[in-house]
Amino acid sequence: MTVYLPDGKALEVPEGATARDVAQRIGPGLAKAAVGALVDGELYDLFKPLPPGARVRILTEKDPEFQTLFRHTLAHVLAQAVREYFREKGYDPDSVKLGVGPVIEKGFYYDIDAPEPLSDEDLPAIEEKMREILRRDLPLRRFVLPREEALARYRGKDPYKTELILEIPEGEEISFYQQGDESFGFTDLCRGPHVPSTGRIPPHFKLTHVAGAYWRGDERRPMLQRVYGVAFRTAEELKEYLWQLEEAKKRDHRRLGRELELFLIDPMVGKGLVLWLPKGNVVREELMAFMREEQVRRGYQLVTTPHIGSLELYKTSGHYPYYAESQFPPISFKERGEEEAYLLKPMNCPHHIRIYAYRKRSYRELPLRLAEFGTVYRYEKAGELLGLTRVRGFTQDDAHIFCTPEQVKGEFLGVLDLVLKVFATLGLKDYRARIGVRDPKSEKYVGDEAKWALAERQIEEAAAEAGLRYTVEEGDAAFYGPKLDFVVKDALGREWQLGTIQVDYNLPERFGLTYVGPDGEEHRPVMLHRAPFGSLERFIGILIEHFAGDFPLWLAPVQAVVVPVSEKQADYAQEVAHRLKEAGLRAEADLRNERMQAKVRDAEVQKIPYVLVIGEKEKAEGTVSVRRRHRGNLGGMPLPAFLEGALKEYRERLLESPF
RNA sequence: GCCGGUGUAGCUCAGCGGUAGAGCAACCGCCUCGUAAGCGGUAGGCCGCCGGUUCAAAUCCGGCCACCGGCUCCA
Repeated sequence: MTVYLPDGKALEVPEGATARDVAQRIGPGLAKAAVGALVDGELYDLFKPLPPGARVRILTEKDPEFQTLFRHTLAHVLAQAVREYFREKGYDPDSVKLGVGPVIEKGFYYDIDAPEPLSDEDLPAIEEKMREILRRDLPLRRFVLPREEALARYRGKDPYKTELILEIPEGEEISFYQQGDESFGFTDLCRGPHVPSTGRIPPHFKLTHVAGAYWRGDERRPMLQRVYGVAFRTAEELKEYLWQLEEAKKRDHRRLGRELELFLIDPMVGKGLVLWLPKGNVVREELMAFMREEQVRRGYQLVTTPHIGSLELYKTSGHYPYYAESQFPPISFKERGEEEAYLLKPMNCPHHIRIYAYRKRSYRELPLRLAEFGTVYRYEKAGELLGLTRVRGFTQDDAHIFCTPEQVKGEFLGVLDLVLKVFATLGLKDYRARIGVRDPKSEKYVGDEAKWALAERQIEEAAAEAGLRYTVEEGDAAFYGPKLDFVVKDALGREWQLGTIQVDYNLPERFGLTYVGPDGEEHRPVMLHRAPFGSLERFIGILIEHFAGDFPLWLAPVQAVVVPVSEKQADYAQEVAHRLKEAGLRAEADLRNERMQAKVRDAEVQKIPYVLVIGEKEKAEGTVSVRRRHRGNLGGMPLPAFLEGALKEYRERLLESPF
């Protein structure tokens, strides 16, 4: 058969030839350096037979793909090491059963059913075993078995591997990778690809932690021990990663929330319930004011609705009992002999729908946009709660747009524009858009096929028109309609959904909403749910990490601190602070009995944007010496000049100082 | 909810069978100071909670609670 090299050159090789054979034909030097190959753009190792006519590019340790190869092999090395670890503890190696061991973003993991639980304390010993396996330089080989033989290998020994084999589609190869021999090595069901031998793996890896993980992510199935590791090509990269991890921890909003006194989650109040401290509340209020302005400008009408609603309301909407699992249980008065029951509201939409429905609507009123900062309550599982990003009570910058089917796309575009404005104002660039469509295999969706298809198409068109980079993910739709979510990562790399836009053909149906069209007939409106921030709590959590606590002036809880050089300027410092406050800035004078250096430092640590230093010179001249956070002394200027610049920065919500 | 880990002063942490410690913060005093920590002093603890083992428990064991890392789910 013929294969083609990157330069277009054709190479004649025997049937079943591998990338190793091709490398050898090109030259012995390359054959030695080769670790894998890109075959028609797909990552191959040196073992897997090439398809005829393949375009082959040999990879060496210099290629970035090398990382994927050795991370994968490291997962196998980890499994082998764990097995040897338990054998030395006197267990039968077969008592260590294996789930899956894939490559992940910075490394790898392996899911292991171990005879006794692993803890972080076991990791150094396992890691040492792994290094030993690298030093043994065990060569890998790949082989294929017929289904029956493959099953026979694991029958009665490893239910996980057996299950995996049974799920490999008929006609697909069932391949194994073996490192070392059967007695002094390790063999695993695996589709590959892998490095040629364990000695080729750079020793720059580290086992990071153990965590429980349900087999196949299903909580009804057994829990395995997942051992996570990170791995890089060079010691520098590993060091850099570990350093970044430390830095990321400093950005953690839970830590900054405490250090900057932004919010509190008090177990006595209840887990997952946020207490906003005065400083954090400033951020909240500023964000709400910003959103209110933008919404009013865009034709939204503001409404206010209660925190609870009758159970009947949610039965009509279908939220109850559909989402009963994640709701606080109904508030009932049965013991008082009253039948009525209420639900802490898990969503605002039913309330808004009743506002729409309270009188007859004309097509001339549409699109009708009802907005509210609505606080909702959801009973998230205890283990799910996390700082501000996963809570049990949170405020959505919610709105519901009622429109005609023809208006859907235009409204969708309008919301996209608003979301992008929010992101641009805050300098959030690292986000992705995710369009959630139905999982064709699932039955959980309401509404008819044709409407779903229409909505899904409209969303994609609008996203494309807005120039968004997006991915389409099956099964990510809400039960009542498809949606577009904006997703960002927190400091530790976990992904969170922020803004969301969802099309809903279901609720208007359930509540029997109508409008009178130009034809005088009644028609059914379409509804859009949308929340640009998503939840204020989560959004602020992400913002804290995004800015590492260095909020732009308009969000900073304290915008300026006036620091007198000595007590002699205390009166002038107070006067300056007073004038800043008069002008609408959040400013204070720091009159503590401390040296000014200490006050400057405290202001930096508190991430206050401006420090105005006042000495004899400034007092005499009516000026202030301006110091910008992280930048240092900007020099003196007349107080009005500072006020003008700072107010511009504040009112225009600038990200950078104009000075 | 499940698996693993961790709970000591407001914060960060040491102590790990024998009378509870440090730094920072707080408070008081001295210093009156020019852009990231001046000096001295004082006060502060049901060592998460409940039970057990022991002559003796912050320390060992068990249960509970909270938090952390994951898994799962997510309107």
